Amino acid sequence: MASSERRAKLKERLVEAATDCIRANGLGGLRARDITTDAGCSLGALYNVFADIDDLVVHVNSQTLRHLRDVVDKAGQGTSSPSEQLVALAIGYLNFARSETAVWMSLFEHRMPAGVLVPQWHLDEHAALIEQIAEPLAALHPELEQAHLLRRARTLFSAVHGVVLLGLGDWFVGPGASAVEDELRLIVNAMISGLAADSTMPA
Amino acid sequence: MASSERRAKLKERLVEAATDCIRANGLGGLRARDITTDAGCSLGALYNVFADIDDLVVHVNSQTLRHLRDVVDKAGQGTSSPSEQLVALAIGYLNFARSETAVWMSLFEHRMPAGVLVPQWHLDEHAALIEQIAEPLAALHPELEQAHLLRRARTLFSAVHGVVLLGLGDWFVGPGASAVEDELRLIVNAMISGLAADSTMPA
DNA sequence: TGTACATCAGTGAACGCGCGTTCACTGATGTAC
DNA sequence: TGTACATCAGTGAACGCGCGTTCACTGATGTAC
Repeated sequence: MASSERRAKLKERLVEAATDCIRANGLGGLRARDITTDAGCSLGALYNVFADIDDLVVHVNSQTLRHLRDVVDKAGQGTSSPSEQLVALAIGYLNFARSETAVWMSLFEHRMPAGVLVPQWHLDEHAALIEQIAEPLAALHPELEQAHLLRRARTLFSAVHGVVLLGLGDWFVGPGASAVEDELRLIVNAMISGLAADSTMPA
Repeated sequence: MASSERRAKLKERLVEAATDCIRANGLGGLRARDITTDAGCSLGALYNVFADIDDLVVHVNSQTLRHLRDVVDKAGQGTSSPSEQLVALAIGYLNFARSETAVWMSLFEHRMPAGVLVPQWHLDEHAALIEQIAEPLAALHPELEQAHLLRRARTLFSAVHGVVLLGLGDWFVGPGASAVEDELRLIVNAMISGLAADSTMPA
């Protein structure tokens, strides 16, 4: 096996192992030793392939984001209208968050060490998720110009994210997760009708 | 000065110092030594008053939550309709998050060590925030029964929280914080009209 | 008021552990002849 | 094909540091007589 090929395989194994560790103990419980044990390589090998743990986590999050886009995309297929599709995307997002909670939270919990920037290619992956939402939104509201459209897509995503985040967490007593789907339907539908409004619309 | 009084003063100073430390370095950068230096007492004194750092953080978060409720409450005063009031509460929430970002994030970032529960009195303080939102919501939709009302208030809060959270963070490229107010007005107004709907309303 | 004693808040050096990262070394693989 | 050598991925013990928590001690304050 060529050396670069071995290296690529190891990289993949490390990302997979790190994902498993986050799944098991959360991002805060991620340890270099656990990862390399899981991946079946030595501790030092990690540093032949990644600059440090944060570099590895960015790669994990990148894969998670690809996975998330897939799941959300699939959830939106087979719907018969853009508004149904938007609801389906939100439910798909919820399901992903439910089934991969720790890995999903890592997307939002991880911070680069002070002074180090998140690489641009990873930021672009965030943007790609928003564009997935912007598409059906554009079908519903063709009158929106691109900048407005993206802002609205971000807002819609943010609101859905908030409901999923606090719906799964332990912040609230009471009904909890059981009714989250209904709440999502509600806000997505409410926002679809409200989204075309001028942003300075009065109360 | 009576001993219990001194103790209470020290407790207060420690909470204040811990708040300042979180303000400066975030919850993740909180160190026992920094806190006690800031509070002007010895390292050991912290453990005479609090069980451990997590106990102290719960008290910091509790104070933050009281402060937050005050700010949000004030923001809602002087409005002339419940829907205006709800928008004002959301903007108040945004302003609090903006001016006290690190301390505000600590409310959501902090996790108890495995197996230790958040004390009930602190969970009740979460609930009090939701009730603040439920009040104008009830005025708008008196037909909602209590359980539904609280659920809707939670959903509204969650959505607003999501927009504020991702609007302030570095997740999105693009316009960022500048337009967050407008986005908040939009979703609050959209949700007010949608909230009375039956939760199983189809797309 | 003065003295002896008890209490206990407050101290901070030291403990202990966890963990990211390094680096001198090993041994498998590839190359030259 | 066989031999000597070079390369470099891979190793894991050791380093170094940070930091929460403890605990034997100190000294200020309060109490009894």
